[in-house]
Amino acid sequence: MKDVFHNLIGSESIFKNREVLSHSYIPDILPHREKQIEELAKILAPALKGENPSNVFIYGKTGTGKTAVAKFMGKQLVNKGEELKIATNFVYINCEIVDTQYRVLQNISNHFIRKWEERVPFTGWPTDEVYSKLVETIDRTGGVTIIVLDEVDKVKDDEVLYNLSRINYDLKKARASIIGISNDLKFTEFLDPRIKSSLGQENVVFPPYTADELADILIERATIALKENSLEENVIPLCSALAAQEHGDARRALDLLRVAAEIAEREGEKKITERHVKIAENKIELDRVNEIVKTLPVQSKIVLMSAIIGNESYDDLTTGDLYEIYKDLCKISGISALTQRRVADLISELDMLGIITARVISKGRYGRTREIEVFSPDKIKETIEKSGDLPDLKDYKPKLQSKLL
DNA sequence: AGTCCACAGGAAGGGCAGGCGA
DNA sequence: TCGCCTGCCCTTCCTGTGGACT
Repeated sequence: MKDVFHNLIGSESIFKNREVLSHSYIPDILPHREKQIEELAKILAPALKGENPSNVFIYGKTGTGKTAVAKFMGKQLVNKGEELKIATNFVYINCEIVDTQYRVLQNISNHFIRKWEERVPFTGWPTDEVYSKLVETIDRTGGVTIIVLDEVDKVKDDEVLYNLSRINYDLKKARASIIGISNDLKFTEFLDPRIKSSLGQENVVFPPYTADELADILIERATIALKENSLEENVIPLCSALAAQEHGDARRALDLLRVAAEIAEREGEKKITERHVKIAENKIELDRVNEIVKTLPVQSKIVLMSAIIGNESYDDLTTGDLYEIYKDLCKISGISALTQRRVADLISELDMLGIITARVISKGRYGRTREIEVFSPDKIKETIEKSGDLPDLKDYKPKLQSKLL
């Protein structure tokens, strides 16, 4: 039998250390975040002297280095603690995954619980008991504890933020500081004023990176991640320019470089070129869209399919036209149709996800509506068809409704 | 200037599922 | 196990709206 892996393992890799370009990697140097690191250090330093540290609220858009800096600070603090022989702990919770009061408290508690002790179960304890256990374990550990709540706006119950932000009042010996991270700049506006004042004692803002700053970050990482001479001159400027267009998103810049490198490697080339970056850009966008489409509920898939079919049949697809097609598709699929009001909302949701554009336009006498257009319809169609949620629609042709046709 | 279209989109409330405490 | 609460999805009803047409 043919050795199918031969070519893939045999070819020389472009990577020295692939991990360095992944999201989870925390580098030793964080370029262009010196100011934020210094600010955070000033805020957290009192903890090492046995004083109550302030709670901090960090905000900035995705890929501005918030999480990386927070984790970096944790690492630094633990090192410093060891040096000064002060117990220091760092707990990181991603509130997108751990999003209820109980689970947040449970996760932090279990971080401190000793091997032979009973862990706080997934469910079953009264919430206040979990909180008491948490206070007890932090106090027993002593020293300084930094609790990072990443994506803190995803927490379903504000009460946990209130409790945690005031935990120093309940601690007898130990000290704790809460770092809340959010990319929703308006998050604090809607917070209970009690939480706002205790959680946001200090605010640190992470501005988006500029293209030049992104280039520095990429150079830093590429030096560790990739072999020498594996980059064509224009690759890093292109990656950083594309990511800067987005909103200075370092994560996107790293993704572009990583995927471009993977493509180049698969093609058996020794150098990453601009062409690889362009392919990477398309691939990332398509993967994102496919991922979203796959996880859409059936009704949204039918709406999306209606939009695609509508785009093929109408020059300017309006909400009304789409709804007619949608009703047909529901009938064919044997699914009960939603009202036009609800479908209008589903259209808005798809618009917000960036899969379609729905622009409000006025056709004067012929009313006000939205003009709907689908991005990369062929690929989306393929994804929906593969999902098997809808029957075969090859023979379906919409009855054209629009008065303006 | 007024009319009128085809919706947009807000408000209110029903139905249902899941979580939670007793 | 039961009742209550909450959040989500959805419907119904409604008012508002931009601009072509009269």
